[in-house]
Amino acid sequence: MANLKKIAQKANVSVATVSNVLNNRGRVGEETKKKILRIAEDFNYAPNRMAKSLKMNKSQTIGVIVEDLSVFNAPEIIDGINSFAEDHGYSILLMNLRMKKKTGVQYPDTEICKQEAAPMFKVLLASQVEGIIYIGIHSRDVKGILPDSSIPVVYTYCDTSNPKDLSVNYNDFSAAFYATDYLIEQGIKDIGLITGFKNSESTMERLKGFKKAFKESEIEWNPEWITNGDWEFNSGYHQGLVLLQKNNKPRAILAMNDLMAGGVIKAANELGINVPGDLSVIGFDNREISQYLTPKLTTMSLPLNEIGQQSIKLLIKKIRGEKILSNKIRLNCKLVKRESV
Amino acid sequence: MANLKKIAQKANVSVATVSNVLNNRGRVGEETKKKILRIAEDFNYAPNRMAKSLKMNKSQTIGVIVEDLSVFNAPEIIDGINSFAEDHGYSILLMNLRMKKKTGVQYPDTEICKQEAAPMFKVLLASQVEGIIYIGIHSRDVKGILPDSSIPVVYTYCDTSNPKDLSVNYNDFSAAFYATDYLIEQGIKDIGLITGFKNSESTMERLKGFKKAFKESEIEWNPEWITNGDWEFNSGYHQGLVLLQKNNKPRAILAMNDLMAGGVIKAANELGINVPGDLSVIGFDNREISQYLTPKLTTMSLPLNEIGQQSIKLLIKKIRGEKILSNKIRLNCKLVKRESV
DNA sequence: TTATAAAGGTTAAACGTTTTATCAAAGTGG
DNA sequence: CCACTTTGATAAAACGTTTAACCTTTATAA
Repeated sequence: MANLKKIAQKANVSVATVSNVLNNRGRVGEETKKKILRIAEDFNYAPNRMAKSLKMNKSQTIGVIVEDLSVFNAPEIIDGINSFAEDHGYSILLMNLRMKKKTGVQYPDTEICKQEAAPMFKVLLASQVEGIIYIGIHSRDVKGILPDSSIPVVYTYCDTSNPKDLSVNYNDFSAAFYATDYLIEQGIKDIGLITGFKNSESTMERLKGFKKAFKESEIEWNPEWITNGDWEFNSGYHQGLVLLQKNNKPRAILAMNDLMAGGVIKAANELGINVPGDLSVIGFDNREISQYLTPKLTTMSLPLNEIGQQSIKLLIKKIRGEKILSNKIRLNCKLVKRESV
Repeated sequence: MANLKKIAQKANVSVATVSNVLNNRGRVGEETKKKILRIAEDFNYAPNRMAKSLKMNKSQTIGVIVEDLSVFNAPEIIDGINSFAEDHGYSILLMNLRMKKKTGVQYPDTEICKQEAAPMFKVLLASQVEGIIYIGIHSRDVKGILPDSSIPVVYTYCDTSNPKDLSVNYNDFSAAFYATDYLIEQGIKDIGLITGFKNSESTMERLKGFKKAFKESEIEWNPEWITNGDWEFNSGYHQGLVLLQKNNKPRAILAMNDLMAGGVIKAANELGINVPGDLSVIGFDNREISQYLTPKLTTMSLPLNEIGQQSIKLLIKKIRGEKILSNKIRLNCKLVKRESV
């Protein structure tokens, strides 16, 4: 590999001059400039980032720790991070915790993530990353999951109860509010709800949003139509069966994710209930499956890519010491209207 | 951040000694060793990778260029790469081409990938990566997509007609062969086929496998039942409709991906044809959707994780100059039997 | 006793950059 | 003709490591 020294020798000039030309600073004559640039081109020179980083004490690298890379939402977030990073000259050092495969547990608690993340954190430190983004794929309180240090951290796609932590996520509350409100706007008041895990932050926030929509419209929600799922297809199916076999059954069901919404549609099909004729269904996530259901699912899409972009934007601000208006960024979801309402 | 110098000062010892202790080489007394280790621990010392790399001329980093990170198969491959890398002390520098978003084209040709990949390649060179994995998510000939250089490259999830290139992919031919053969084994001889793009390598190879299975069983395949799709759900639906409305219709349909298989099932549902009672359906990819169809789809699962692992395994071998038995690794797919056959 | 080896260190150069201080030569104004 | 500025360049230190070469001191062998 070519380096400054070789170019300097070839050009009969000092290393400093070559460095100056290649970073166009300092005062260098036009002649020499041309010559050096040509030689660098010939040698296909690429500056040694290690040396540069060492000297400048800046690695132009940010570390990304993701709890589970192969879960549907993580790649799109990373994509967002990546595109912004690229535009700003940063590279991404990727660490995958692989929680699901490692622990066998689908929703590991904070403590176990903490243990697994520690060594990765150390690697990132050693790599002199200028900042870290932690992507927790199951929204929950990750307060202090990474050890305190002078290096800035942004928590993404998860919550943190420590107000000093920087975090970026979507807004569960408003998403559920708007989904419910949309149904009410269509003149549907008999709305059932299938939640996710009862103790998940997402579930609780969305439940609040759901109820808020009713309050705003000054109508009552029926507690009998609120039922608990576990985020899986089958729970949607079973709860759907339960809800739709009641004497007074809802005219619409809001499921807290697309999988469960799919289950509801399956249940409706089996019971001979027409969607959207007799029953409207709304999902959450805008996951791939939603566009292949029959009817195609109307669903709340999460701003995954934007979450990624905002995360790194926030991180870079922090790195540069710029003023940060709010530690906690919550982005809005968007309803994608398809055929199930 | 702590460094060798600080530790050395604190311990009243030379930098060299600290280095020796921390990498346990050289001759150092037990006393000093303990002391240095304790201080390093106290300081939460992490060796500066930049400096180390610079000196050792080894970055312990490998670059991964992926054509589209947010496509269903890429994350799992990267997951595989990552897990192997971690176990062997390598880190992953991730570059995302984002072909779809950038070019608007879903299946960009080699030339355009080449253009987009060039700057990333340069960044990776500058980062002193020891090797590169190029993940092309649409299997095709990527010969020479990255510029020639002394740094080893493995092409993953794509083909290359240059026999000198290292590549890892799954085996389209045998996958299609076994899927077809499985159907034949079940006593079904009237098998329809919905292909992907006609000019794709995958399509051609799988078509060969399909025909081979018939030859081996010494039965005839019906050319009328072979029809072209475009990998999308709708094409499966439409071709399904066509096939299933013929006077002599097939008893089984093999679709070259799960999306199209989903379309076939939808078509069957509409025509009142029972799956698997009257029609068996097999898909390809074992994508998420396959487990949520009704009936659940029997499909060929791609060894994505293993592809990732084998890629980096091969790359590391190449980096270390070890003997490489075959430049071209083709892994077998596995039939996951569910309810549609 | 003396030569040799082993144990336990240290010194200093090197990796490829950046950057400050310095310098020579040429140009400019009075 | 002198003082001063400008232009174009260089030398050398520094970033945090590794490592070969060297240097003491003490133990061992002859």
